[in-house]
Amino acid sequence: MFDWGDVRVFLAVARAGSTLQAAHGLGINQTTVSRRIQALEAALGLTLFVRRSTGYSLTSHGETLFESAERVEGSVQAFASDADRLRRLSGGVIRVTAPESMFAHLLAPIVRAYRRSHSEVRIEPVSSERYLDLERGEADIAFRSVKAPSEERLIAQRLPDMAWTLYCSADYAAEYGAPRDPEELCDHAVLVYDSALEQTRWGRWLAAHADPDRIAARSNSVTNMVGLIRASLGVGLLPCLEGDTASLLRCIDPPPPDLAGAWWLLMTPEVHSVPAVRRFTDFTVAQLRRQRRFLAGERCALAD
Amino acid sequence: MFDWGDVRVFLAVARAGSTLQAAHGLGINQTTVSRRIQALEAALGLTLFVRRSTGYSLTSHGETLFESAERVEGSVQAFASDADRLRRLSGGVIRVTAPESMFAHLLAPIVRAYRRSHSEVRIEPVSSERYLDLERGEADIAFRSVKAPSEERLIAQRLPDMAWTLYCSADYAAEYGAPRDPEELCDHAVLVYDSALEQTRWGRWLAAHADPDRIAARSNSVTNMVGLIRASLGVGLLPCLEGDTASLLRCIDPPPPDLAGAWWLLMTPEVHSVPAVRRFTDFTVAQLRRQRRFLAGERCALAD
DNA sequence: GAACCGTTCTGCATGTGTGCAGAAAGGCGC
DNA sequence: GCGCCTTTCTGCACACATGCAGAACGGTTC
Repeated sequence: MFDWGDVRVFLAVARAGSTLQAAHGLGINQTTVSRRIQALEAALGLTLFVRRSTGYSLTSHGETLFESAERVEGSVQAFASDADRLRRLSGGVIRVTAPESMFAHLLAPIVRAYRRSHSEVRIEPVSSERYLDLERGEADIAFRSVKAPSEERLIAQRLPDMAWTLYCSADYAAEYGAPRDPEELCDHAVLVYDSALEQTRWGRWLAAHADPDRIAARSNSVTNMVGLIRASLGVGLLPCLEGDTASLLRCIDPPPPDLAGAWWLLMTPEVHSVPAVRRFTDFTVAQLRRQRRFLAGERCALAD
Repeated sequence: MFDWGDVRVFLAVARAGSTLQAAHGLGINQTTVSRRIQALEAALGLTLFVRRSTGYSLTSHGETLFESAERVEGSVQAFASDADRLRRLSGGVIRVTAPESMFAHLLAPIVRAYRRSHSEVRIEPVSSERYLDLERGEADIAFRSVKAPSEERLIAQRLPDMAWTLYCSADYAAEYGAPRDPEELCDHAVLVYDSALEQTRWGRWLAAHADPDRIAARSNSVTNMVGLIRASLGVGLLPCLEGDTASLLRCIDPPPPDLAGAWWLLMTPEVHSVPAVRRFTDFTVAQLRRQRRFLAGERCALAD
């Protein structure tokens, strides 16, 4: 069997076009590069490069093997990045990604509480608009309202459901009153979700209860919906986490159980197996269950 | 960056359970194994094994990295097997897979003719009931009647369509006569395909022309169909390649154009780029076009 | 408890792989 | 044509990784 490290040298030479440049890139001597290519060719029984005094260029055989070699490189890089993450995690640094507001209002206090008893860990929120790739190590654990379809290898732990209910602004309530149960909704200007959110249970709930002629505006995100409601354009559905912290008025309280929104704690099996991570997530999940105000269930009501 | 070859040592120790056994397996010294594990651990900043005087066993970190390491190994093996195939192909050995009868009656004469002018190449038929995996190098080029759905990376070259027509045995024709055009089929005992073949154009053609009450038997393969027809159970559809070489009677001749069956020559891009392979396939395709007797088209008829 | 087996670790000699310096060759611009 | 640059290749010295032999340790068996 050839030396696996020679694949790295092969790629460096193929990319640089000369053993000298490749040697610079690899931080080793040109002679060594030349000899390791020689060794690889001998081991494979193939000529990979044509040697000119202007540099090395791939033969058709080398060309053909280049892609395979890149796949080797990719798997090695994945191995290295797994190791990096492992070292970081066991050093107590956990990178968490979650929707902005969820982190600000729900997770931040829990993280603070956790650090009081576990000063050795450091939780790093990595917020990003797009979904970070847990497999690629862009974050370690993720709080999300969907189990990402393609990332089936992830371990998903279901969290207590989020409560959703109808909200309006104080101004709107003063002028038109607030709908106090779903049947009254058809007498109000209603704000609905479009695109992907339209297909969810909240979209269907609105379709069932609202008057289609009284749709005042459409939103493609929860954040936008907060803005629309605050602008008194009508009543709309929000997670209580969003509505309450935005100082909006709960119209229907306690929130209807059939509007409860599931969400998950996601991580790769590798991360799941790290004790420090498990301790943090166990603590977090336990604390989350106590956040009655934002979570679906009988004790969710503001009056409580 | 750590030495890529150390991943191999890591796997060997993890599997063997001791540096000594791993060293035996790798054909190197135990001391070397021990020191390379040391070096890998130092480079990664992680402890991968717990050392006992009874052997090495994986730590949880080592356990976690094991799968990543196996992926590295897999990609290296793929690289090595690509190289092996390349060496073999450029040495003039091409492994061909095709349905048994197609090889025997159609390809074998072409291969013989090719070898007369190219004695340096050796064509090895690898016949197997199951579809060989071209990606994994089980064969180099494949003649198939389907473009395998999952193997989208393969290069597919469409070959001249195979002619299909209705066949019966001589005995059957003597007793009941042979249907001479599709409309007469409903007066005959008919043999049909089931399972996957039922959904093809041949299944639909039979459904359109045959009397469902006169189905004498069902076959799940072309080979079985030959047997049923030879046993005089009725008339059935076959590729002319099969029917003619089995000495059965073409009922409808020339074969109906709408029954023409497509098939393909498949190979990976890597194999496609090897000149020796290209020369062989170019020759083969050119020769195939001259096999009018078995191929769809105006000059297919036996009378020709 | 003694002998045995398999294991890891240490110290030392060696040999292979590495780096350095210099020669040779080809391309490019003046 | 000349000089300059970049490249590869060769010869040599050295160092580091490898292999060997032996000590130490723990578990198993009789």
